[in-house]
Amino acid sequence: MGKAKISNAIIRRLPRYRRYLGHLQQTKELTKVSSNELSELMGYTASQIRQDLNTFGKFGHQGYGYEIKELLKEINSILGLDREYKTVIVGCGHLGQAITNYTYYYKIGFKIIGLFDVNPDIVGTTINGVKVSNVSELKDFVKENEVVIGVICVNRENAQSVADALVEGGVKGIWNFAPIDLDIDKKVALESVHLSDSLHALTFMINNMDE
Amino acid sequence: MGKAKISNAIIRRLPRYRRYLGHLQQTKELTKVSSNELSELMGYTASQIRQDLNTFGKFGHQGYGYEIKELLKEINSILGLDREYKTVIVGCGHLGQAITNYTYYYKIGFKIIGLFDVNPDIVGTTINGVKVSNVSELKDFVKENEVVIGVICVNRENAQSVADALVEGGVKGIWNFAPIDLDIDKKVALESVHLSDSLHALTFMINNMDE
DNA sequence: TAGATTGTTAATCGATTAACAATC
DNA sequence: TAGATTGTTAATCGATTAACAATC
Repeated sequence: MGKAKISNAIIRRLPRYRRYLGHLQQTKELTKVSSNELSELMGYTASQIRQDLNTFGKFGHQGYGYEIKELLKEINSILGLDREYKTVIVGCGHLGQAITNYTYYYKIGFKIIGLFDVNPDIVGTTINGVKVSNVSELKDFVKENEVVIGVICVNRENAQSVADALVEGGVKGIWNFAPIDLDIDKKVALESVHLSDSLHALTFMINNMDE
Repeated sequence: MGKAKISNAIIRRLPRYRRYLGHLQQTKELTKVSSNELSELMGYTASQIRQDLNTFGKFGHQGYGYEIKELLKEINSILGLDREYKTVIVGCGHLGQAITNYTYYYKIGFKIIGLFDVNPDIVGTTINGVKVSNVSELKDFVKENEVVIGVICVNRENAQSVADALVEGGVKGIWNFAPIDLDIDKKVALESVHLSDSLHALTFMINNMDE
């Protein structure tokens, strides 16, 4: 018997809680926070914050609030950020390299163990100490090294075949940046960042402010 | 008297409708589509699709369906994609360059007229025919050239001050890639792409499939 | 203890889905 | 006309907010 399904809305708020708690801890050097204080800071109602957190457990202390360090640890655990993820990046253009650098910069648990491209000028070179291999080797590499996350930074036309190779290789999740809705085994987690959709939402908002 | 406020949920679905309609038109060479066909394709209910579209007007033909070309034109208009946006990109690292290339590749209406960075090695060079200027000139450039969109590709620490310069210069919208919730005049549209949040949602999903 | 703040139940609100009349 | 499919109203569902008892 599985737990009740967590709504997507909550999943999207969790990383944001994490971000604010981290900020409070580091910049403000606070050790405790109440749902009311978080509410003011983040723009959610205090009620929603308590509801969200209570979906996963009783992390607060009545009459006191939440111990930031403790709550952060719980959220990290909920998000699965207390483990390491072997990761490969497919497509080493600017976006692929941005992601590579990014995961280094904010490093927690994402270990890039392979880079892949089709461009013969790039294949064989080394980026941040990781060798760039040909995409033809992707599936076997994923299988042999038990890669958990595959990041797709190739163009729309090649995204689905890359996804297929990743899934066949056995990844548990795909982080997709190609502007296409991939069709993959639903046992594999899929998170797509549709930059064009995001940009078009922005233009909509620009043209519809204050109405 | 303004129109009824459009819910965020609908705004997020609009670009996706656009993507699928474009696909039907180009790849499948279809000219018409019904809400039922779109439903099967996109995974929304036919009812929701009709509700969504009717928020903006009566674009369909009873007993027939939707003329794809016509509907696409309407959606482009709703999203504000029937005009051009003078755009600047601040931060010319890999991410900034990826965005620059990206807007060239899928070009419709986003004209990059300025690039900005702080790194003296980059300032003065030219990327895709656009000169890279020092961030110190950002505000005046935005004002003089009536820039509409500012894209923030700098790190967390500098994002707020860049946003301030953009807003003071008079941009109408900000597309933010720094992992921080910017505090800006609410008359300016803000769309943030929080890559870390997206990645953390993925790890959550990886650890909670099928429960 | 009194005051504060959580955890949780109940009420409200908004978004999605179903149903069907309008009409091409 | 009959069949199909939209536009729109009504019903349902789920998420958010309010209220308050539990308790530190």
